[in-house]
Amino acid sequence: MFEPSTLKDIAKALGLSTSTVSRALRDTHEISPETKKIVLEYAEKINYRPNPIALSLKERRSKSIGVIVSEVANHYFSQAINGIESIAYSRGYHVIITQTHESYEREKANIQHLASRSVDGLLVSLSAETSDTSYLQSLHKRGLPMVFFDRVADDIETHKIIANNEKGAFEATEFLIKKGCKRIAHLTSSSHLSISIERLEGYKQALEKYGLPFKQDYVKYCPHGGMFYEETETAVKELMALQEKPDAIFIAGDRLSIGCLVVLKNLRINIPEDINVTGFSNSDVLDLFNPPLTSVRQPAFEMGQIATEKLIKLIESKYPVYEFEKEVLETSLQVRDDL
Amino acid sequence: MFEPSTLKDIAKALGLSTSTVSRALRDTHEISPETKKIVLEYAEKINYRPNPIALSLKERRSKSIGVIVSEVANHYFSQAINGIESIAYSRGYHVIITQTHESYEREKANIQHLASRSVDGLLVSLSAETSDTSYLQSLHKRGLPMVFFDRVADDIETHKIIANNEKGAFEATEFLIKKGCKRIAHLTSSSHLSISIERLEGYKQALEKYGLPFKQDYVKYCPHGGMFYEETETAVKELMALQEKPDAIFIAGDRLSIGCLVVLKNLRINIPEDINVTGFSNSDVLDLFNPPLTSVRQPAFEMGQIATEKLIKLIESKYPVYEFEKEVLETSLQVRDDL
DNA sequence: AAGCTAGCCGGGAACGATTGCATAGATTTT
DNA sequence: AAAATCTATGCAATCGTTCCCGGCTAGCTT
Repeated sequence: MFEPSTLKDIAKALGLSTSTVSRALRDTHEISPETKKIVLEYAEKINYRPNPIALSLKERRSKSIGVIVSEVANHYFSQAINGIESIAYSRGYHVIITQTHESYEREKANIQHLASRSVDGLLVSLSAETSDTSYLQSLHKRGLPMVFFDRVADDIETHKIIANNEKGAFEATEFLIKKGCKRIAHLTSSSHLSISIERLEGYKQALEKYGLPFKQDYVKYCPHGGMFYEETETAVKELMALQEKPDAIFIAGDRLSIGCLVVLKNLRINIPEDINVTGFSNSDVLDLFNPPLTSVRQPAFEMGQIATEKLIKLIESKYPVYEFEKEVLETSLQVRDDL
Repeated sequence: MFEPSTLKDIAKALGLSTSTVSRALRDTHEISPETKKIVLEYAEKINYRPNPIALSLKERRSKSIGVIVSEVANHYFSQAINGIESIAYSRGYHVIITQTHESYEREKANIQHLASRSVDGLLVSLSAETSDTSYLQSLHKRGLPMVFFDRVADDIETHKIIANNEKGAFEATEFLIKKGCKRIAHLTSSSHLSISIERLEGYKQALEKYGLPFKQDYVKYCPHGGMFYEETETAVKELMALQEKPDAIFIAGDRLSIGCLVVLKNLRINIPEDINVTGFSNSDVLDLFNPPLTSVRQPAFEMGQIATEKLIKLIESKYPVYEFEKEVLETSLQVRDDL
């Protein structure tokens, strides 16, 4: 079995002490140039690599950051992860990705596990089920650096990176209004998620600006963000069973948008004849869809990058940080309209 | 800062030695029931968790496995990852996911990093660029357990989990032939990948069975598996510029299939009027596509599960394993045909 | 009553690396 | 010439855990 070489091996082979070898490799001025040369050459020869586990134990840090998302199969998150990796790797950090599948239990288990595994910090996007963040609170209070992105916890004081959900939702709703829709429904994820609240607000503002009434009946929540087909189907069916059937749906959420299109197709509800649709999505194949989907796109890659930069800054800060920022990035409305 | 409790803390608080505490927690028979009870209760009270880093150092294992895929944004891989996680977590293993983005350099860097970080084993799907696997060879010889899935290295003796690529490719090609296509092109990933070779073989067999000639001109390789739009576009343009223009394309690869559809749309080549298409894909939204794509679907989730089970068996085996299996799972052809 | 065993527990080394302190010899300062 | 400084190296503690080894106290046997 696979026995990597250690400082001790080098020391024994060269007749030196481990401390001398360690210092020689770290290029301290205390070691004579000749000794350094001998050590470096031998280390090179046997391909010595310091044991990161021993280092973690000693230094109480692991040069790795944990990422918590609901699913990597979500376009928004996979793009954000690419952004996270691009920064992390350039700064010498490992990235450990975990998925919650929108479950509070899995989120908690994953995060506890990451924390005990001594990640140096956390990049968190909450699961749809999560409303109690007290376990995160306690980790945060104990000094574990964390940065939220996309789905943030309002009661935890740290950096937060989000998209301009209100404006994105406003534009998507406005688009439907300008197409002549009068009864616009809103299909969204679980009600306590920050993104749901903000997108609902944008939706309301658009209605108000154009003098359309807001109706609670038109807002349908999917507590698991469309993880289950039935959840989405039920919501759509309920909307379509209303007395005043909606003539449009604005959907908040990547998975939900795609899921809703599938449901509509299966229910043989045609777009745009029977209903109009816009939604949040970062899919890069929306152009292939029929019916087309006008979508709000978030700068996922950049959000991942910024979140990682801020997290690393927190981790490497010598003094505790008490000033936190909430960075808001602009979304873009991508109009797709078959004429 | 965040100081988790240790064995020493418990020992000091209870007036015992660390060894006694350690044994009490691990429920050794040497410790009296009363002492055990006291220790367990106190440990529970202060929420003691053994430090996994210290354990890793001592036990020379980390209870974590490394996964190497080209991209998590690929439907096949994200499903396989879900399968991997489902098994790994139930067996108490961590999963560390890394992406190669089809680059040999990134693959090598990631794997070296994982190995030095003491993952207990590796689940590998090679990048499109990789043809030299000697660095993997050497890790394997040094005893690092690894299992390949999907894109395997033929010259490394270990477990391999693949789909029946030949049969899948055969069926997809046969489907085109039965639709009446005579000049079927084949768009595939880089030529040295195992999946490319097998899918090409299935394609050839279908042609042969139905008495169609095989033409090298009809086979186009994308060395980066369609990572870059231009690569795919060039290949499609070359095919369409042939004197005997193909009347169908069979595409090997998830990303490539989607990419090719985008290219065809942009080039205003219509399906099925101008050309017919089938491809490998695990996307779950193909039903929303227009034009429709008849696709070969791989049992990605199961492949991930099986690979992980086999890897854990290798890791936990007390004796070196010399008998390796190649498990082949069946694909399914999902016909989508607008009449 | 002396010896034996079993039960229970503590001491200390080990895993691999870093680092403050000690030390020996060489060199410079006063 | 004695003292101070500097150079190059080694010793040992540390991080948190496990485990080998040995010690002590009962209780039991003969």
